[in-house]
Amino acid sequence: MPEDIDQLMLPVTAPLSEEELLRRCELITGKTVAQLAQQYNLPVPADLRRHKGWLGNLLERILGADAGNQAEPDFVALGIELKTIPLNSKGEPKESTYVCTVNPRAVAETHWQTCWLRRKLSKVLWLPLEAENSIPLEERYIGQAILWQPSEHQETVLHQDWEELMEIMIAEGGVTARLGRYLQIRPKAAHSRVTTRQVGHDGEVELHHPCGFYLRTSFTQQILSGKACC
DNA sequence: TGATGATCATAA
DNA sequence: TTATGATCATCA
Repeated sequence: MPEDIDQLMLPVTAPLSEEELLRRCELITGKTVAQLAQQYNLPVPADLRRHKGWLGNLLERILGADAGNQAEPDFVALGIELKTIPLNSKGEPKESTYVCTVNPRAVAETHWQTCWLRRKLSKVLWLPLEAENSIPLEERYIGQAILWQPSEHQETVLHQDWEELMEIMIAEGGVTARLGRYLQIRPKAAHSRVTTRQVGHDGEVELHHPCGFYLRTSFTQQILSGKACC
């Protein structure tokens, strides 16, 4: 995160209720990135190429996410996770959405009911953003936030995807991004040379490329369209 | 064009 | 080093 964002003079206080959080979202809905940045006297990067997390971090600060740590959702008291979602010119999700890291060591002992992925997705505040590359970053608009919880069907599918992916992780030690209906596992690292090592019980050393869970665009689009909400 | 695999920046 | 925030870039 750029130092600039650290120096923000803002309502650093976390929202105390969902209503308060949504009210804060309304305040920024329909504004441009430049307006937000100007409001807090921040420079806007020319592009996100080398500042991929800039906007996400800025919005966290503006909305009062008491993040910074890993073991809790962005809004700890409310149990809500904040995710920005980039939209293309058609208003559809442009990219898949990163959820969390896959921990290969814990795969075998983790259960769906308790896994971090499920907790993170139990309640999410989606914040759509214009992300068409032809639009200068400064001129992109903030969309209407959606507070979402998975429907029964959505959770069922996520659960099934998760079980399937875990099974293959255990059996083969890795998976392809092609698996999963809503959920997929893809590389997630600074670069492809990054490996983590672990030693098996019989002394073999395995190298892994760090991976993360992602939500497919078809799934996030379903959320945005408001279809299976509530 | 969309999806897969790769990559960027920052913090603790 | 590994987590967070994601988007980039290439290939089919």
